[in-house]
Amino acid sequence: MKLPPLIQTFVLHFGEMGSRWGISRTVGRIYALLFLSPTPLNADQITEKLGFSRSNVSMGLKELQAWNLVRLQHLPDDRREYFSTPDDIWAITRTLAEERKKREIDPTLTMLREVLMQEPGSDDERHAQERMRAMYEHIELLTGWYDEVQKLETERLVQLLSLGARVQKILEMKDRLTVFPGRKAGGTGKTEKEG
Amino acid sequence: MKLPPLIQTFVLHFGEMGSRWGISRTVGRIYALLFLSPTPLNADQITEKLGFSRSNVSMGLKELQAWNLVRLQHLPDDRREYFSTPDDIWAITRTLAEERKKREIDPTLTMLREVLMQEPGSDDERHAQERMRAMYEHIELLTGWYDEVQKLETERLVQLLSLGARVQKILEMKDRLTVFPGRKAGGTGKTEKEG
DNA sequence: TAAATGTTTCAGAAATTCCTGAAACTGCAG
DNA sequence: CTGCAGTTTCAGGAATTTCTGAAACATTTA
Repeated sequence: MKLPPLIQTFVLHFGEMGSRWGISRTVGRIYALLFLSPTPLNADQITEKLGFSRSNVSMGLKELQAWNLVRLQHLPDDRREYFSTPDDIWAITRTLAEERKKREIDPTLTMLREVLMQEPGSDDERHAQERMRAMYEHIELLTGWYDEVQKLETERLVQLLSLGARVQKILEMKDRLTVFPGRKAGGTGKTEKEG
Repeated sequence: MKLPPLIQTFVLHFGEMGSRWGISRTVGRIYALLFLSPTPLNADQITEKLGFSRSNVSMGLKELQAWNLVRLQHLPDDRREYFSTPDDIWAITRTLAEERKKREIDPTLTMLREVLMQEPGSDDERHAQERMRAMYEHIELLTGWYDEVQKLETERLVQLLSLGARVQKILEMKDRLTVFPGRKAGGTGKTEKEG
């Protein structure tokens, strides 16, 4: 593996972090290489640059495709497949979030739904179910919000993120002013200040 | 391992998912068991219920402590250590987010800072650095927002999440009304409508 | 001090995951 | 059809991670 030092550092780091991100070392390195590459690369070029076996690269690319993290394209007069990552880093983040949710959260929601249907057979089970229900509702709240945010245009999303702590001010404002006609102010009913 | 079926399903699931969440099967199961347990448990009780070796349980508990995911307490007239998970599921989420950020993101930010300091030695490296800078700034924006949100009281956070899609309306409103005195409306300068 | 009780460490076994090379497969051109 | 360029599969070896049992360590009680 001979790469310019700057690029090598990045590629190796992605390889090492891979395991913490739910991908293998190979896949991490391939992704990193593609992310930095100014042009799309084919499997042989990746093999050459990273020094993995050809089949390993093939499998890695397959996995990256399953994650929707790489784009496959063909160049004119060349039968080989070329891979690249999207330029738009927001698109990448959205994909990543979506796929991680699919792998790390959805299965748990499914399991919880099933378990919550069953009849508890003891006090311990009854208590366990209460805990599970709390977890289920909590995750639903989080993912529901996530779904909404995922729908926002990137520009709005940047705006939201740039807002940072000022979010709180806006929330307070909403509390007091009851901004939206057609929707009850309702909320928790607590109108007294607390902070 | 003999547990009531409901509880067993949950515990096994957490064990299986563990690998996707960056913990081991043992650690996942221990956590799940503690999460559902109505009372704190000591290491021997966990060993007994899960059928792991005593030392494995000990290591698992150590790791959960490193993650700040369990609370250690002593019962009167009992020298053994008892473990439990916090009742407040929001506190759990905050801890989890904090620890995952520490493990999955911070090291990458550090690496990027270092690599961005270096002088590119070729056009490829120059291009790579541009990509890395984009990534760095993107992550900074996300984590900056995260830091702010992490500071919010739980009640505000719930409010924010319950807002869902209506976030967009608030953002639009802010755009038009220039709500905050003492802060320039500024922003992108784009005042024309686009959507 | 010794005994009792509880916790941690750690070398190696067991299990899992990752990676390779060889072979099989695919589609195309002559 | 045959030959070729490219891709995929897969059995098994390599590397890594997880788990165990035994021993070491720590703290309290007598």
